[in-house]
Amino acid sequence: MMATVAVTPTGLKKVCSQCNLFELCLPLGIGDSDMLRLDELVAVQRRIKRQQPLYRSGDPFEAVYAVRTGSFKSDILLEDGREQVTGFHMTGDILGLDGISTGLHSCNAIALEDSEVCVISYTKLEELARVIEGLQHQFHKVMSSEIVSDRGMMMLLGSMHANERLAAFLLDLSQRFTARGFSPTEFHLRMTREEIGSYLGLKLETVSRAFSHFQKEGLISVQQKHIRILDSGRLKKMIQHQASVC
Amino acid sequence: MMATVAVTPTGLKKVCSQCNLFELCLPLGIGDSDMLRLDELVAVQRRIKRQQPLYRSGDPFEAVYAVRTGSFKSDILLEDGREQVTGFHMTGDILGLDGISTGLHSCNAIALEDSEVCVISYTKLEELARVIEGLQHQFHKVMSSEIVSDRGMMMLLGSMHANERLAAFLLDLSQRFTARGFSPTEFHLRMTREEIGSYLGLKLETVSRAFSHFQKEGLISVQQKHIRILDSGRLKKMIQHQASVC
DNA sequence: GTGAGCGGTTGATCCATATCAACCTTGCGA
DNA sequence: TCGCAAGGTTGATATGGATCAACCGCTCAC
Repeated sequence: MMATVAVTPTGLKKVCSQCNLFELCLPLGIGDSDMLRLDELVAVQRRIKRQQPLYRSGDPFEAVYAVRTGSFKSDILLEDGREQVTGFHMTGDILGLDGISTGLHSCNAIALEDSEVCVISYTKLEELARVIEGLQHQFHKVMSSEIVSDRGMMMLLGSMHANERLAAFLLDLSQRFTARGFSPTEFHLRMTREEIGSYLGLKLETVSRAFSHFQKEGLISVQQKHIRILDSGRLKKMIQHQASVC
Repeated sequence: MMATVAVTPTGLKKVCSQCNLFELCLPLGIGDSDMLRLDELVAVQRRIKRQQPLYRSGDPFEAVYAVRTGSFKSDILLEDGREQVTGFHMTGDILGLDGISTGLHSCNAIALEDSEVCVISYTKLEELARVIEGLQHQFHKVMSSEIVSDRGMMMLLGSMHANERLAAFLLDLSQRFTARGFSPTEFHLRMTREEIGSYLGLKLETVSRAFSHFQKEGLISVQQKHIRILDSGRLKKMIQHQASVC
């Protein structure tokens, strides 16, 4: 039944129908019969070395990307050399949606570690979305989720204090790791304090102090990039008086 | 040729094919032959009184809305009574895209003045997007633009100072008024200082001081909600050392 | 094994914006 | 017409996080 899809020499080829990211990625909600057509859509995969760009701001937009392994950050470089990190992306996340609006990518996507992505031709995706209702809807959901989470970020940046921002960040990571079958309480950060700071609208020293503070309070234990969440209840309470983001 | 579309007793009925927002809204890039099918999609219009909600956080998502006249803010209410404004919307803007992801709206949309919207059934929109390629693409562009502008907001909130934020806000308004055929240099604000502050991650006093400061510097003239931009060049320069958002 | 460099922590000080407070202006209803 | 409430401005003070600076501890190349 899957014999039509060849495994490439690189061994990279992993089609949607046998991909373990199934329930996080675009194929969600697509029937078996349509799945084979998806496999055709996601024909190419790419490996990106740590610190290398998947795409850069200004690059022509041709495809969106699904993270298969590894992780990425999105950022915007400022003229004066500073950067604003606008997101961190892990397996199953879809990258590049910003490019649809102008036909050019509007940010950089940089690998935080050696990573692999599925390249999804945007032209083919639109074609297929016109035929497979489930794909169309799932694609819309992915874009909409991005809008919702960006709104959440605006709230964080617009109205939360440093400690609250870090608490929200850690809980968000925890939740995303959980969704991917990893431990909710113990994980490795792939990004530096400076990148976290940029993302949260804080300086790296402030991020570091917030980590130390949480550790002193017994909320988490920190060893370099290794984080263990000890009291998620209190972390949640820190941001509870905030958002009733339904 | 348009005789099939009746004008309702309320006189509200304005179909896409004769709507002057044509080049800002969903119909952009859709051929004449398909336009009549769009008219059918946008069958209902709604009037919303000033301060009234178009939808609320938690409401089931059934439609997206195109602003025909008036303006709206999107906000998230916090448990402690504070609000975070996540956007201002004017004619031609599409509201409600946040609801696709969960099937529930995740923010409130409140009219800033008496307004009218076109109600666009989401089910019908998806159906039609599968048939009309141009509609599909334009819809994707609208969502993608939202993502891009939210990213811009994250940069503003994460890395700009109060004066820079207000400059960016005024220039953004100016640009949007221009796109709608109004003066780029003279306009009325529909929102209060507090709403601007919430949107920009500042307190209302800080917004007020920034306005006064700009006026003293001869950058703008302010009289209550009436704004005149006197030196857009210097306003732009204020945020230039920032963003090279392609 | 050792030194250099990057990432991280911590302390001291500074500054932009929040906070608190007084007052002004405008519009509207009694 | 008056008075009141909501929105806006301005001043004085407080404070959270930025900035500047020193130092620590991995990691990696030689």
